[in-house]
Amino acid sequence: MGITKSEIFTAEQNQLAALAKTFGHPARLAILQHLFLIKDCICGDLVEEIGLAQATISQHLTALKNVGLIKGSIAGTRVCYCIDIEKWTEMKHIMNAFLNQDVNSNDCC
Amino acid sequence: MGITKSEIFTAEQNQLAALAKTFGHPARLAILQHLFLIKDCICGDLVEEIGLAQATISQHLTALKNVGLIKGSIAGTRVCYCIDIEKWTEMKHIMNAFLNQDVNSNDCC
DNA sequence: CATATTAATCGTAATATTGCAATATAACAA
DNA sequence: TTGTTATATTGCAATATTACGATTAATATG
Repeated sequence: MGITKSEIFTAEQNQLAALAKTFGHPARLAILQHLFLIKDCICGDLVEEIGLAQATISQHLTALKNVGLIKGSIAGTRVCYCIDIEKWTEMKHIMNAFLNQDVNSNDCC
Repeated sequence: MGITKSEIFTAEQNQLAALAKTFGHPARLAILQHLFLIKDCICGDLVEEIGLAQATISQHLTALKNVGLIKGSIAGTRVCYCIDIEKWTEMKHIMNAFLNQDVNSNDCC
């Protein structure tokens, strides 16, 4: 069907899945990495930086905005995006809680 | 198109995206969490544990196997799955390198 | 004003994902 | 062998995602 049965999972599982899904595309990783690299906001130079069409980049930016990891502000004809550090930190806590659940687990197969 | 232009991204970006994508479905998170919780391998009880059809669970297990996070061994009529701790640790390093790239970044928008 | 620039949105095509019923396969039990 | 159980695979339908050209809306600049 292509539709996830979210209702049978916990809110935490759905939230983590949504975050992970956002990281599940190399273009979005590239956007985030570029934002961290320049330590500033991007105002437009993303399309040439990453080799995708403007409409596609815009879509990926929307996906990142939807989970709250980036925020934007209008600067004339351009729109500037930057990481929302607060949300990024919050996301890290969620991810780490999941990644560090492996204490004392068995490798039994 | 639905097809990701992997060739324009680095191997690292594609690898991380593939891992994150695997975490991008609550059923797969639930499977992993269950595996950690029981600290053993699962031999069949997953279908009732998670509320999805057997064929669907099997598909999700295959996805987890494909990125190497779980491994299975045949035990009679059943197949036992457990976390591949070595691969899990490897994955954690990759994820952490990405998550911790935020040192000294600016919140400028 | 007219025209350029920038980014979002729309429409569309191609492909991927999710989910399940049905079927296949494999191992055991009687 | 026959039947039972457990898991994988196949085939299919519904929906999601990715990508891009075209268009639109907003702001600059001449």
